[in-house]
Amino acid sequence: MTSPTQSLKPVRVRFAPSPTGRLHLGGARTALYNYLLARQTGGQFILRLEDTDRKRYQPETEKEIVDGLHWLGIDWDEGFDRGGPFGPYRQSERKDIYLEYAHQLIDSGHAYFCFCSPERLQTLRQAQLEKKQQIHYDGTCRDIPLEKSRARAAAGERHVIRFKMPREGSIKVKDALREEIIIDNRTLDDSILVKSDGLALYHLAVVVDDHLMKITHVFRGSEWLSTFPLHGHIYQAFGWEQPVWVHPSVFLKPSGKGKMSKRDTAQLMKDGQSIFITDMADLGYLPEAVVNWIALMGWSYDDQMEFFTMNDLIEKFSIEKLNPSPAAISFSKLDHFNGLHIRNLALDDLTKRLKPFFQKAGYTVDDERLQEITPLLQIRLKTLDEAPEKAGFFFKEEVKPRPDELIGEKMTAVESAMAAQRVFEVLKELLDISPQTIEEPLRNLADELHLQTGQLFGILRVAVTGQKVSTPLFESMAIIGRTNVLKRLQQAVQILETL
RNA sequence: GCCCCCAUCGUCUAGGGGACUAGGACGUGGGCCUUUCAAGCCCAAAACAGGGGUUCGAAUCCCCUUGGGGGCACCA
Repeated sequence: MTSPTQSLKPVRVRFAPSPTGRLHLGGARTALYNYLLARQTGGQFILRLEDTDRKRYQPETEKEIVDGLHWLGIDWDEGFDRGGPFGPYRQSERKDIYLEYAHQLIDSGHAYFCFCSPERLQTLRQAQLEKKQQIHYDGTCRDIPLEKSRARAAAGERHVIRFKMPREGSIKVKDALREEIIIDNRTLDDSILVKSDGLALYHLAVVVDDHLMKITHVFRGSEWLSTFPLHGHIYQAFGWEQPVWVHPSVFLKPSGKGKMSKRDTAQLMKDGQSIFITDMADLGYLPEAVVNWIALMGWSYDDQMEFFTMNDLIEKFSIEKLNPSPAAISFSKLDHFNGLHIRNLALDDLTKRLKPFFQKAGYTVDDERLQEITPLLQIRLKTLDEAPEKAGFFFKEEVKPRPDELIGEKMTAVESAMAAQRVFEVLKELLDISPQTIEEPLRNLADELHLQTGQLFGILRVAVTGQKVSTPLFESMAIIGRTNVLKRLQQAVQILETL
């Protein structure tokens, strides 16, 4: 048996997206893992907005994040949209807090004012690149006496605040999924902590916020692994205790070659897929399936169980079973999970979720009829949006079968017309059309006509549903109703006779 | 170029020295069931990247190579 997470003490975790792009699979998974751990341990889940980059800020993505998470079934206890005891939860509103801590770092000799211009830095980088050196700040302002630099800053000289990275030694950081990472300090840079606009950069903001908000576990993508040692240094400089760090690996594109680029994403959407959470509903995916799917990309329970509801996940999730290697996205697996969860839905629930798809396809939906159709559809759907093409004929006044499809297997048009006519006569005698009442007479008819059941039922299927592939024939006929079935049969005979 | 991470079937993974002729799932092929399509059930093909160690014994531990991924901004 796999035991649930080690720390059964209530955790405080956060999902901290930046409002610069849409909520995608990777972000959703990070949010999910946070949420699962919080709910499992009875802790708190916080939604914080990392919006310190005012240039790339896209206001509309804030709503997308909230909507996407809600759609997945994830909720939170404190957040930028609802406040809480550790607010504000929007980093752009915490400017002064970061500044205060940045100055604390300057006072303790762990940071310094830097007056170098972006242009000079750019030139420097270029030169280092050409000489194939490490790209680092050259330390020009590092040793300006503090009184002097403080005076310059106070006088209004444009400046940033940099971390004063030790020039020797090394640092050890520990991620829950990996071995200890030991980094030589010389490979680390004097990173900027506060920009010249006075707003903190991620590195400072994240450390200060996580500490102030009493975060116990930090889940973030593995793209943060390279700046992880810097964060370790900042914690050390403050003398703060570090949270448990968890860096799940990035998602790779379906081919497994690199992570999704803008171009890949656009291509995917042309192919009717998406990595964006708020697109998934329209594509006919169930939030339950998406959750199940992303949970299993980088995490597993044991060597058998793969079907998980949110409650299952809350109960069984554990950090120890997280896998550090990158995973390629597989949409065929998503389809599979979606089918599984569709079949797991109660009928009236599925009916409710199906309705908008029929409406979007232009059908006027009769609720009662839809309720009858749902059971026939349930085992046949991979995605909800397939429903109209599979069962739209139920809502049509008339169907338009293709003449060539109306002809039975290995039969002529004349033979088919005759067979259809005979079916019509048989059914006309029946007052009630239900699977129980029509199956036997029709099988007998097939015998009498020396036809395979498949031949006869094939003609009938196309005549009645207008398509070669459909929901089960007898059940479908019962739903369509006697009058309409007879009418469509007559139409089929007419079509066949003109051939 | 420099730094870091990772490495089991095509894909997601189980595995943490002997229970491995390496298990499951998706996908693929075949079969059963069958009024079509599904669903369900059964079967099959399919992997420990390579090379060195350590050990009585290595998919599991160590090293190297290779491959893949991430990062090197007054972005996050």
